[in-house]
Amino acid sequence: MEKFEISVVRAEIGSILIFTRNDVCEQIQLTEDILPEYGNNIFTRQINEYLCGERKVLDFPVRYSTGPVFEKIWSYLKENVTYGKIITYGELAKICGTSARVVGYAMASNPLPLYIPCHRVVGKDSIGGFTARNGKSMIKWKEYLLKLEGSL
DNA sequence: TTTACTCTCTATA
DNA sequence: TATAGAGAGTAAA
Repeated sequence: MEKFEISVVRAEIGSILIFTRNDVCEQIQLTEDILPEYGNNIFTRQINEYLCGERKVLDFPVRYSTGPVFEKIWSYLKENVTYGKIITYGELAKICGTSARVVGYAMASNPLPLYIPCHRVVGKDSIGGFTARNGKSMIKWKEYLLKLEGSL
């Protein structure tokens, strides 16, 4: 039996939507809309703690499917680019044996922002981009998150 | 400031 | 299955 839920966490500059199925997170979405909080589970709790600066690692069950290169990029981010750290597209590309373009693309198609810290990937001379899957630019979120972690 | 380059994913036929 | 196009960057001219 499938159990599908959407939880909402409110932040200063918008809301975070968490899409879960059978208590496994399948997608996270950032929005600029202020929505009422909804749900009290491992996902909302961890993200709340994270936004308060009390938690530095998000660790809950997730599921995503992708190619081998993206997988490599994402797992490297999750394991090595932890709270307060940042990395450039170029560096990450070198580590994963690919090109910066691909890293950017991997970030753009990242289904789990926050869990996969794509906001910690910046350009060499600029903050880089940050676009949600619905095509909206989420630069504000990127700045907010980096500031939260003290990287900015 | 502009151009070329790199490489994977996605869409289309 | 094969081909074309696009993508949150970078380095060189």
